[in-house]
Amino acid sequence: MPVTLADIARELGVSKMTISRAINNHPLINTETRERVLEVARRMNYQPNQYARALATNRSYLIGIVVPDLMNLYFAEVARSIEAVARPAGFQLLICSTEEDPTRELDEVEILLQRTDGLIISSVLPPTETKAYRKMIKDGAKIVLVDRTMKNLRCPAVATDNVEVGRLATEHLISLGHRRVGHLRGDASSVSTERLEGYKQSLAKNKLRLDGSLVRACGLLESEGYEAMRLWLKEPDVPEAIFAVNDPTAVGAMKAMEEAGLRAGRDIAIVGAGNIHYGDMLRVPLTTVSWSRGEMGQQAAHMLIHQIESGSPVKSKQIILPPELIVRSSCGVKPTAKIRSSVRLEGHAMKR
Amino acid sequence: MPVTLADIARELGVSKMTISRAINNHPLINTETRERVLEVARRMNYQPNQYARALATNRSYLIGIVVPDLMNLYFAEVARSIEAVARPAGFQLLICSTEEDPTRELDEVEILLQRTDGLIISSVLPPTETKAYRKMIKDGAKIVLVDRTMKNLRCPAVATDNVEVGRLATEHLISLGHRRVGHLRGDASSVSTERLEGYKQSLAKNKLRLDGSLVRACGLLESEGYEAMRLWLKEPDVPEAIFAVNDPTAVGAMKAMEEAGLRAGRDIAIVGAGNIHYGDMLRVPLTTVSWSRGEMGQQAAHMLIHQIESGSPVKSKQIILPPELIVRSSCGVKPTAKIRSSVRLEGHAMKR
DNA sequence: TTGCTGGGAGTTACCGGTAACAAATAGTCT
DNA sequence: AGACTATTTGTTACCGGTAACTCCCAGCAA
Repeated sequence: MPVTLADIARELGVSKMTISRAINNHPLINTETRERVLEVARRMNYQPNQYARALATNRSYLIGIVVPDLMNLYFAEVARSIEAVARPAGFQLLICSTEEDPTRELDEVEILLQRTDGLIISSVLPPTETKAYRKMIKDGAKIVLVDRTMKNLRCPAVATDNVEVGRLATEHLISLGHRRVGHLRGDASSVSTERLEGYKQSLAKNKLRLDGSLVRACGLLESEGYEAMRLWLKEPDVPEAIFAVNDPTAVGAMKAMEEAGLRAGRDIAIVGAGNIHYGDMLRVPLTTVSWSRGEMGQQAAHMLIHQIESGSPVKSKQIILPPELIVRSSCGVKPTAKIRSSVRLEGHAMKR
Repeated sequence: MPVTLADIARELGVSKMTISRAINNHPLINTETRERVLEVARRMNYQPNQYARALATNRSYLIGIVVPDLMNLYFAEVARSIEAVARPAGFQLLICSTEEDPTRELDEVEILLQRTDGLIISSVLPPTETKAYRKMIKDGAKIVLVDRTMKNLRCPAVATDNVEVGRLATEHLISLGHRRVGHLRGDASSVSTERLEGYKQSLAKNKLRLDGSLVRACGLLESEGYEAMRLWLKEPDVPEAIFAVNDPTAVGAMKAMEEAGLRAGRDIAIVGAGNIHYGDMLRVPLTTVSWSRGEMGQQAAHMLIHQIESGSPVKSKQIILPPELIVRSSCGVKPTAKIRSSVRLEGHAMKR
């Protein structure tokens, strides 16, 4: 039914190859012939068959994106910035959400590798589980990790310094005078692990004892932060300040607080990470640690496209974006707090 | 490099066809042979080449999704619910964001049709611009419209009753005693047009004059709502209540109000539409009109998949989801307000 | 024994492009 | 004129699957 190269060739009385050359702007073709072909192609509304092209060239011009959660605006923003780079380069995006499920991630990746030129993955695997990816990369898979990286995996990656994220958040809470600083520590992913590490470092540096009861595991989803906090609030000795592993869990935790009649920033200080959109518009504007999601997506896209276009140089460049603290009011900031260099004060925190 | 059917065939000393049959669970194959083939395939880590399969069968098991804005959680939720249906059915998602740009939409759709089995589109075209889609559908394209439909286009669709959305929002504001009820009316899309119609109907029904200065056009993005409101606030005679065409613009407008030292729900009442995630966690919880995004995505996915699997029955079924008002506090609701049937009271609006 | 039946495997052609090489044509050089 | 070159077009084979058809052979009835 659809028009093929052969149809146009017949119409013009030339060979398929001539048409193919014209369509692809091949240098070895008469300019005049090309014009004529393109004219007819347009008239017949020719659309190249992407399957056939991909089969012949082994290039699909598709980039696969694997994110943990589409409903997390953080990843929506990363995806959008990838698209901003990929589109002009002629690539389209195949997006998958793993819902923070490692098994699902591996399944999806396996399938996506078959139909894309390369993948940008924000992995939810534990950072030590590199076996599967190691094998894929050895077999020629083009992969770039974003946001969540894996130690010991020779693979290009863009992320932030998550230990520093943990330190910035925790030290800010400590600097505000809190002594019982707790942590909603997420899961076993690299991100969670590193932020936890930063949290520990800060406690140590300030001679605060790391009390097991101060740390609670939860997932990385808002609902999980909510649930963890809801349970925590039923116990005695809830910490006076909390560093939540990311913004969605922080939001969830704040919801739980509200339901318990508590107010973030007044009764319990809380700091998130990721600087999601809407964070500054929340009931209690969320103090958070931020780095550029746009930069993240763009860099990842550039690295992947470069890798695709240039064969496979396997330069495993790792880009680390610097995090900065954004002080709003969920941390209950006092105007007298000492503000360090990587801190930005915003909106409501200014009120005195 | 990757393993092909031929490789396995050679290994086993049989023909490609036998392998193909085994892989696809073809009925005309000896069960024992199949076992043997599958065993070897697994051992060799065979992954079928999707391009080749798609070329031969003209089926890609890809569904294209075209949404106006990935950063709008509304669409993220629709996309997620589409995925929830499509995945188990063996389909993957190719997602495109048009950034509310009609030209871009047509470009993308053209390309996506070439590499997918069907499209789910939330169109940003003016509702009368049906020519392009009409042609594609005639040529066999399988398309389902979601959220934003087009009049006079024989095509399955899922949407809400947007005239009713406009009425619910506007009448609520009127019922609260406001007389100068304004409208941020979005763009020329079907959604905006119909909500505007609902707004007009409500004014008429309540014997209120439709004053041109009460209606302001803006896009559908948060940034555009912000900008429109910012300018509006510089003029005299800003309305005392505003129905914003959707939640993002309402949020943008609230930002502009805050910057001007005004507070939504106290100085200016505002109602949005769409019930985005976070709407209830905002500084001023957003009163909005809601319908099920999950239902929307699921129904659309079902209709498209049915259409794909069954050839093309072209039943242009249109599903309309009922909207309901969700009262929070951005409308400045007074506890005495009469509440009608399709209204839900939430959280802060309950305080008295 | 012959002929028929049907399950199971093989053959061939094709899906719609592209790479690599061959061929034709025109123009140039000696 | 003959050989050579450059430019443009055509031929052939192949990418990795699948549909449709053919073929083979065991089992069984006549």
